Amino acid sequence: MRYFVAVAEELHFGRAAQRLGIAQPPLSRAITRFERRLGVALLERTSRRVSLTEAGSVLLAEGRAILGAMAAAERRTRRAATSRPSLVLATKAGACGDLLAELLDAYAAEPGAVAVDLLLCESQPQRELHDGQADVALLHQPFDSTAGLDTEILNTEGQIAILPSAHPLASRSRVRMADVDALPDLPPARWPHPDGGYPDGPGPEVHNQTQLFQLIALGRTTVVMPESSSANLIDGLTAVPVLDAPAVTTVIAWPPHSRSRALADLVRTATALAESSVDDSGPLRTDERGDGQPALAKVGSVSAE
Amino acid sequence: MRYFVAVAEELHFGRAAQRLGIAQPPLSRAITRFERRLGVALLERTSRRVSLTEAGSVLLAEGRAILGAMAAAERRTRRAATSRPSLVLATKAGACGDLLAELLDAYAAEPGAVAVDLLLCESQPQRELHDGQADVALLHQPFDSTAGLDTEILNTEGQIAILPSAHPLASRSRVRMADVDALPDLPPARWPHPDGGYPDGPGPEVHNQTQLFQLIALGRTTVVMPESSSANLIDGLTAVPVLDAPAVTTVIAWPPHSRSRALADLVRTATALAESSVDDSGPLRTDERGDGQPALAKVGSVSAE
DNA sequence: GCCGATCCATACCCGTCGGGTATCGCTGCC
DNA sequence: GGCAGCGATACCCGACGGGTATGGATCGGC
Repeated sequence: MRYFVAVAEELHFGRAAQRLGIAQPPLSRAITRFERRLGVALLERTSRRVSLTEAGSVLLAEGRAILGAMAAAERRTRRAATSRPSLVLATKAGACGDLLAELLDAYAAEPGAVAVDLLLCESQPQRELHDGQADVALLHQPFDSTAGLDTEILNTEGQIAILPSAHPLASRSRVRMADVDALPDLPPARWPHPDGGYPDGPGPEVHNQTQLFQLIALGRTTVVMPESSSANLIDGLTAVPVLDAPAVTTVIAWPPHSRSRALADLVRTATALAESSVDDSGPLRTDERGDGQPALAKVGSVSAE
Repeated sequence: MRYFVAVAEELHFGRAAQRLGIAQPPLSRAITRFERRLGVALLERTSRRVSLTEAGSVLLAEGRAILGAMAAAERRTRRAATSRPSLVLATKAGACGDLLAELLDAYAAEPGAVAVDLLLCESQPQRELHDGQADVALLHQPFDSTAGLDTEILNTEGQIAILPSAHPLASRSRVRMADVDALPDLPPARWPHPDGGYPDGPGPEVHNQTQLFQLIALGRTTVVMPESSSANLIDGLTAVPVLDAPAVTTVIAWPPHSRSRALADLVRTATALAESSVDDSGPLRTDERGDGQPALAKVGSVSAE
């Protein structure tokens, strides 16, 4: 399977073999045997060109997921065996500072809490979740994909534009997406794709928040981001609410097969925290939750596997 | 990996070997090699008893998922290769009749629509999704687990109690959960667990809707279920709205790695249909759904173990 | 239009792994 | 203490995974 994914990605037996650290002929045979065992043609090969069949491209998508799951399983198993009990929480560096601090404090106060290690990624924290480097993550929809993960919503917030303080728009009390998009002097920054490449465009290439803020302060770009990320603005930057930007939802996410008690506690703590802050700000009453919870729990356990 | 999961589930090398169709000694060696390659002890074995280590139970959960994913990958690949392009849609038999009919009609009218085969399961349609028998499913939260699936919400409905027409409660215009729970003469029916066992309790054992309705008509049990499932009530049954039962959300769900054009079209059709019928039927706005639904999903999935 | 480069497939050889049977060693239980 | 049950070990065999050498087809360049 590893072999097939390598060939399907490279579309070249020689390069795939090199990537796998084996010679080309064994790879060729392995793929042939694999196809014969499945009874399905996965690759169309001429002596000059390799391409995927319909079935092959289906299997490529599935195979990538399987390989990721296997790597994840191995990492998690090894961690469960060697280290002290702990949870690894992944999130984007610089995002949701307050929420994270509150969550860690509240969870540490729980009975039976285990150590929580932080994994502050530059981007794509969900990737760490999929490949087993992390047990749980804070993600921001719609930016991060929650495909294949279990999630609980923690909160929803608006977005703000970060502008150089000297910029005309910075004095406005609020702006619209159209205002920000229509700034030829401040083209949007370009973040790397998961594969490491950058999209085309006039803006500067950035890969972390420090770079970004410095470039904004220098009048080279601007960005629209969740409110909470502006907690620690450096001098020379001004945040202006963007009225019609899509709302950003912070969710706590974990892989669907987790059965760990510690993870369940952390998730429960996080959702309780989120609900209590809703209580502060709105009319949700406790007894409504009290009515709803048992009924739901009952129904839930009927569907429990 | 298959071997390890078998042993971990049986906690007995002999039975596991039998289940796998091999002899016991090769299995023993395979597990030993597997542990050595991982560098992790997965099983504690005395000559009389086998038990899982912490790492072993982590790997069991992950391994089950991986094996399921592999079986699914194989099925989907084979289907992509041999049959005409088609989609398999799984749902519970008897549920969401109207919605399903509308969806099939609307999708069939799309340009580029492929054949949609139906898989009407007795329960657990999400299982067919995980193991590759189906490409897409209609699920009902919080009954069905959407763990590891991508979903879009289609609609939300209340629940009704199905009662024998002769029962005193059947003449009420509405009831509460407490009314239904407090009926010693109509104990709730017991559905089989995924493993085939039944929970304890006084109610009759059932495994499909026909049985259930007949037992209700005979005055042996009752059930609380989504409104739309009552479209085709047999004689002798009466449906009464249950005011405080948790709302049931119908979602369309698919495995997160699908990249098929046909599936994307079907999902788009379904969500478009859902939004247009929401517009028709009242003031429920999209952002309210976004706020309200997750609370239900949350409690349901936390209680699912 | 032919030659050479490229690239996948085949042929052949070797070591390890997965399968089997026979048997040993340990542990409860009667 | 004997016996039954169960996992581990010993030993053997065929198949698979790895390597090198080479063939056959196709595309590009002169």
